[in-house]
Amino acid sequence: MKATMKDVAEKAGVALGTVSRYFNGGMLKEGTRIKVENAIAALNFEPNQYARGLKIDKTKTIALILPTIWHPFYSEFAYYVEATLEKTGYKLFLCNSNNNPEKEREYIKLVKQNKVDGIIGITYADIDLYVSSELPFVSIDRHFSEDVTYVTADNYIGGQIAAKELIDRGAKHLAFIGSELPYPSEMTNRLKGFSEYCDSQEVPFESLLMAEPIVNEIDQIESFLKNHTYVDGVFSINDMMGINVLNTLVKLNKKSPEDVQLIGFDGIKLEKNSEFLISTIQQPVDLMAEMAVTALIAQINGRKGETRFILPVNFIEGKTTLEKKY
Amino acid sequence: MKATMKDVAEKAGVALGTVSRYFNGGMLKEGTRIKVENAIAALNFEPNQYARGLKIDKTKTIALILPTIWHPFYSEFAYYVEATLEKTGYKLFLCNSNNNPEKEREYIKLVKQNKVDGIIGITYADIDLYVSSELPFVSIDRHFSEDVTYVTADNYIGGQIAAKELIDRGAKHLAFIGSELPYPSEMTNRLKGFSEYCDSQEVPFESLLMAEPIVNEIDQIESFLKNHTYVDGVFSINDMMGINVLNTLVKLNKKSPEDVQLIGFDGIKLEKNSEFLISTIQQPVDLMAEMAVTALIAQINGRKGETRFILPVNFIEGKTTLEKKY
DNA sequence: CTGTTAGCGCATTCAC
DNA sequence: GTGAATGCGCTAACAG
Repeated sequence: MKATMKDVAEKAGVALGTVSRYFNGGMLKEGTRIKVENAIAALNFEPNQYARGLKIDKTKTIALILPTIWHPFYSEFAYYVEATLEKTGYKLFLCNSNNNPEKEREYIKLVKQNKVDGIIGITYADIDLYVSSELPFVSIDRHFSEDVTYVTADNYIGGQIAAKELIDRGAKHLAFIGSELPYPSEMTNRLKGFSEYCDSQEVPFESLLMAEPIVNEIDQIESFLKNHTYVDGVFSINDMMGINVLNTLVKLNKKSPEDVQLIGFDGIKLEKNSEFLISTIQQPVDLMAEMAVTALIAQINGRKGETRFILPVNFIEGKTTLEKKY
Repeated sequence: MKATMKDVAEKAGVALGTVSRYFNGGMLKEGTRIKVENAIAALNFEPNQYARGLKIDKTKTIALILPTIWHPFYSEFAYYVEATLEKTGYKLFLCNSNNNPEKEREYIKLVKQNKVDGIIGITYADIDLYVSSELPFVSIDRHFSEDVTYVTADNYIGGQIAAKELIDRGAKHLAFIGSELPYPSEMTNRLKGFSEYCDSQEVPFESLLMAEPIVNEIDQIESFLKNHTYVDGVFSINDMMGINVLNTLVKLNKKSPEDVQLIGFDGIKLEKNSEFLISTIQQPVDLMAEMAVTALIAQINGRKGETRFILPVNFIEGKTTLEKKY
C-alpha cells in the first residue's frame, strides 16, 4: 500500500496539516520537523500529485505538440524545451501530431481537463478556433490571431542572408527549392527574403515550389536541376530538403560546392556534439525553446507580456559553400 | 470559470451521479442522455482528470526516460512509443536523463507520486535499487534483476551478421570500432557476436574500444585507422559512430565501400521516409516500442507475462558495402 | 507554531 | 434507471 499524508501524521504523532506544511515550506519547530522527516522516510512517502493538483488547480505540466519527434529539428527543440522546463519543475507531455488537427485538438483539450497548464505548439493545421486567448498557448513559427503569443526565428532575414552568402561566394544563377504550405507560416518568409535580396542585387533566380504534402520529392528535385543546369547556387527551404538536393547533385555528377553551392535552413545536427550537415541558416533553437517556455509559464501565472518574439538567425559555413569572394 | 460536473447536472436537471455515469459508460435513458449531452455542450464541459485520477487511482500516463531525445535513434523510439500509446489513450511524459541518475530517480518517483502509472526506460545508470519489481517498469537494452521486464534487439546475432556480411563481401581484415560502457548492457553483445563469428571463420580483426564518456572520438578513430591501414571492413557499434568513421575515411583519402566497407548498427533514419545513412544492422524500433508499451500496460493492469523480449535484427544494404561475393 | 476542518471534482456505493 | 451521500489525498484558512 502507498502511504498517505495521514499515515505520516499518525506515525509522527502530529496533525495532518503539519505534514502538509512541511511540504509547502511552512515553518516547523526543529523537533516536529525531525519527527515528520523520520516518518516520511520510514514510510517512503511521496505526496500524491493528483490530490495536490486537484486542490491547487495546477499540474506543473505542459504539452508540446509537434509534427513528429522523429525529425532532428523538432527533437532538438523538444530537447531544449524539456531542459528549460526542468529548471522550473515542470513536466512535459509529448505529442506527435503528424499534422493531424484532430490529435492537436485532443491535446488542447487537456488544458480544459486540467491535465496540463499550457501548451507549446508547432502546428500548421487549422486549429484557430481552439486557440483562444484564454488558453495558455505559445505558438512556434506560426502567427494565429493577434493576442496569441508566438516565437519564431527571423525567417525573412534568413532568406536574405542565404541569398547574400551565395552571391558573395560567386554564385551567378540562384535557385530556391522548397514547398508551398497550404496554411500561412513563417516559412514563407524565407522565400520572400531570398527573392527580395536577389531582386535588389539584380541576380536572377529560379524556384521550385512543391505542393504539400510533397510527393516524389526526389524526382521533382532531379527534374528541376536537370532543367536548370546553369544554376550554381541553391537555397533549400530546410536542411532535410538540402540533403535531398545534395544527393541528387551527386546522382547528376555535380559536385558541391565546386559546381553548385548549397545553403539550407534550420541548422540541424544529429546530436548535440555532431557536425552540421550542410551550409545552412541556423535557427537559435535553444533560445526559441527558452523563450517559448518562459512566455508560457508567464501566461500560466497570469502575467502577459510580449506576444511576439522574433529571434535572430545566423549563417553556418559548412561543406557545401565555397570561400567568400567579396 | 471552468464548468464542473455539478454545473452540468444542474443545467441538465439531473443528479451529479447521472452525469458521472454518462461518462463512465453506464446506461442512461434516451431522454436523460440527451439532456446531459446538451448541458455538456452548452457548458463546454470536460471532466477534470486530476479529480478523476485521484478517485480511481490511475493516470493513464507513462514516462519515457532516455538519454537524449536529440538523437535519431531515441527520437524514433519515442515516436513509436507515443504512437502506440495513443491507441490506448495513454499520454507520455518525456525525460532526457543525459545519463544523470539523479534525474532518472526523479522520474521514477513520479510513479509513487501517482503522476504516472509506469515507466519505460533506456538507462545505463546505476538505478537498480530504485527499480523494484512492484514498479511497473520496462527496460530497454538493459537487464536489471531477474523479474524486471526488458525489451532488446538481438545484439549478439546482429554482431554476427555484421561480421558475416563484411566477410561475404570480400573483406579480409576486419575491425570493430566502439566504446566500452561502464555498466553492462546489451551493447556488449554486439562485439561478442562479431568477434565470435570472426573467430569461427578464422578471420583476423582489430578493435578500438573507447572508454565512456568518449573524449576526442574523431581523433581516436583517425589514429586507429592510420595504424591499421590494412583494415578493409569496419563494424561500428552504432550508426552515429559509423558516420564519424566514414568522415574520417574521407579525410584519410579512403573511399567507402571501395577501400573500406562499413557496417553500423541501429538503422537510423532522419525521418520516417528518408534513407539509411550507411549500411547497417537495423533494430526493429517500431516493434520494440510496441512490445515495451504492451508489456508495460499489462503490468499496470496487474497482468505479468513474459519478462524478456529479444527481437530480431536485420541487415540493411546501404552505400558503404559492396555487392555480395559469395 | 500546531491542530482541526472544509472542500477541490469526481466515482461509486446505496437506497429509492 | 436515477438521486443522495461518502471519501479519494491533499491545501489553506482558521482557531487555539
